[in-house]
Order: sequence, then structure tokens, then C-alpha cells
Amino acid sequence: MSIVIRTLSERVFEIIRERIITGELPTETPLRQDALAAELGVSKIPLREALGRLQQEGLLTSQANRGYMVRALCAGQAEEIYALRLAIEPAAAAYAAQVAGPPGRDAAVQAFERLDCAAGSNLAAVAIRNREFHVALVRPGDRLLTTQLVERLSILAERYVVAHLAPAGRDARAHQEHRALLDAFLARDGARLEALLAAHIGATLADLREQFGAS
Amino acid sequence: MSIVIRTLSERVFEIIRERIITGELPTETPLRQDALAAELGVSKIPLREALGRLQQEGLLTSQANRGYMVRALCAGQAEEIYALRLAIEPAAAAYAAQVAGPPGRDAAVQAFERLDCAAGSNLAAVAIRNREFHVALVRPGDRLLTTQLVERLSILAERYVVAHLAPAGRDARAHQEHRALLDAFLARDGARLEALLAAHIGATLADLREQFGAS
DNA sequence: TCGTGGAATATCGTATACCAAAGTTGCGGA
DNA sequence: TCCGCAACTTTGGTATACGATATTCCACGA
Repeated sequence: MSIVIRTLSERVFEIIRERIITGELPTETPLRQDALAAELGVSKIPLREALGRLQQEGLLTSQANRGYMVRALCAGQAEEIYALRLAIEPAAAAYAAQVAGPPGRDAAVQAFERLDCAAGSNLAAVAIRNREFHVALVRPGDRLLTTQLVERLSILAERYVVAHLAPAGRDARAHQEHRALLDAFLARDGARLEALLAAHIGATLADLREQFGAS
Repeated sequence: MSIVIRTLSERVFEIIRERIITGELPTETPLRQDALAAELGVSKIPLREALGRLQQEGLLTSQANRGYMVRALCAGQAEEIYALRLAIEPAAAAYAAQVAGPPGRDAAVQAFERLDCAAGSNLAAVAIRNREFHVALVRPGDRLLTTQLVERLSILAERYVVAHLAPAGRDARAHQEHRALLDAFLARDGARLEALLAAHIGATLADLREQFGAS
């Protein structure tokens, strides 16, 4: 086992990322850097590094001399995110299912169980577990870049899910879909997994569309 | 026209990025931050910001307290990059071709001409123009995230092209392929563009495979 | 001879202080 | 009312310092 030493700016990166996803940080308002730095108890160097990375991830925008802002949500970008996920994730998961070794299969099961445990608690926590489950279906393919991309897109998508989807009737349906996804994954049934995952992602997109249309 | 004010770290980001692409920076050797900062005439804050962004882009890796290294080239990652490009770029370009307005169409033509002009000069310059051409076929779709992703993947792919493909007989064939791509784009023939682009990307991948096999 | 321990050195990650330039705010005058 | 200017705020950047970790290299002992 290799212990991972994490640098301060990496931790700041993750903290701010989760704050953005949960909608804790306001959009359209520039981030006050010194205030944030003081609040997190770090200096501006790791903070700025984290902000730059978050911009690269697509969660922040910046304008020179005016600072960083949380990128606004818009229906068009949600469509983009889901179109990209549909283009990548099902195929990547299908591949991973076929080549996954025991550790990868265990990780998928565990991610599913953690998602299950979190169900019913606050939406943000569920969203994180949901993302981890989706990534767990792809990671065993051992394609680093693809996995990172899936994770990145999942993160971008999460904002929309957290912001727009009340966990009304969705929860039960999502649970069944996740169960089916895991079954197909464990059965190494790439074709079925691919179809199910496309349907699952498409269903979430449809929910989002409905909310956008309603609001 | 909005003039774009760019910060130092953005410029450093691009400078180092091009150096990585051209293979000017050694892989497997940690970057000496002080030396690099001194050479570029900047302090370490903008430099580190740029390095962090480049890591996020997948061009660098970092280990805490050991610094940043240029990510090594490997056949597996090239396969990944091209698989992702094939999953995204043809469809995105097809869409863009259909919705492109006059500015987007002009930009595509100009990108093609610039690529044409650069042909024959050094490989790195051609590679940049090549990337810009590919992006120009996607940008008119006005899907920001997709365009950024295509650009990012093109950048990652460029390293392999620069490193492994001597512009032997490739140049002439690539020129014809680009010409055909532009024609299909201007004709708004999405289906044809999609097929041609998939073939074009696939051809480059095939060339790379051959080189990897040979070496 | 070879491996181990440890000191010396180099480099990284972070903090602090400071500054110039750009943006923002608010007040006063036309 | 609306414009322009001055004061303030914030950002982006530099210089510098310092602790912590890595690396190097040499001496010592098995």
C-alpha cells in the first residue's frame, strides 16, 4: 500500500469543489480570496492554486483582475455534460466490466453499498456516493484518462442534480437502476451494462429537462 | 470586440504546455521550479499555478514534496486518447457543421488555410495548426465544454504525433483528408463529416500504432 | 565487499509582507 | 439627473523566509 501524502492546495481544491457542488457558494458573485483563505486557514498561494485547478475543471470562471466566480448553471451546459457522458461512460463501463479483476469488482460492490447506506440522508451526500459508484464502474478498466474524464463529468453533472432534482420518487427508481447496473457489471455483461447505463444517464437527463422546463 | 486581458500564469501555462508538446522538457525528471521561474522571469506563484493547471490537463503529474514531472508517453494512453476523440469529435463536428453561422464557417476556412501555410515547416508548428483546425470544426457548435474537451484531447494527442510521426508520406494524405473535412463541413453534410473525421482520426491512430509496434 | 545510518544539501510547499494595477464605490458638481 | 474624479478594495504578482521532506553521499560496521 502506498500512503498518499496530500498537499494543502489539493485539500483546499476538494473542499471548495464540494462547496460548489452543494451550491454553498453563490454564483455570479466573485469569490473573496482573502476571506476564503482566512476562513480555511490557509494563505493565498494554496488557495489560488486550488482556484486555478477548479477553473480548469470547469467549475469556476475567472476574469483577470476581477477574480473567480462560480460558473452559472444553465440548461445548455447540462445537455452538453450528459451528451458527453452518454458518449463515453456506457462504453467505458462495459469495457471495465469485462476486464475487471477481483479488486475492481469488490470496489464496485462497496461503492454500491455505500451509496445504498447514504440513501435517504441529505442530497449532497447521496450525490457524492452516486458519483463514486459511477466511477467505480469505470475505474477497473484501468484507463486513467477515461476514468478521470468520467469523474470530471460526473462532478459537473452533480451540480445540476443537487440543484434541480428533489429526491422525490427518484430515489427508488435510481436504486433499482443502480442495482441492475451492478448486476450487469458483476456478470461481465458488457452489452447489457452499456444499455442500462445509457438508459440510466438518459433518465436523469430527462428528469433534469423536465425540471428545467417546469421552472 | 472584447480584448482579452491575460494573466501571467495563463501565459506561463501556455508556454510550458507548448514546451511539453514539442518534447522540449524531459520526462521522468522533476521540473526544477526555481530554475524554470528564473528562466521565464516570473516568480513561483504564477509558475506553480500554471503547473497545477497543467497537471489538471493531464500533461504533468505531481507527487507531494517531489514536484511536477512531465507525464510519460505510453501506447496505452494514446489508445485512450484516440478512443475518446473518436467517441466525441466526429459527432461534435457534425453538429457544428449543421449549425455553424458565417463566422464559424470563416474560422474553419481560415484555420484550414493556416494549416496549409504551415505545412512543410517544423512539425511542432504544423501540429499546433492541426489542432486549431480540428477545434475550428467543433467550436461553431457553440458547445463550450465539448469544444474545450476536444481541444484538450487534441493537445494530449499532439504529443504522440510530434514524438512518433515523422511527416514522411503523411503530409500529403493528411492534407487531402483535411481538405475533404473542410468541404463536408462547409457543405453542412454532417453525416459525411462525421464519417470522414472518424476515418481521419482512426488513420492517425493507425499510424501511431505502427510506430509503436516498430519501436 | 556490501549494506546501513546519518549528516549535508537541495527542493518543495506554505506563509508573510508588500506593491502596482485594475476594478468598484460613492460623492460632488454641472 | 448624470458625469467625472477621488478613495477604497481586491486582485495578481514579487521577494523573502522557513519548516518539512527528498536526495545525495560518505563513513562506518558487519
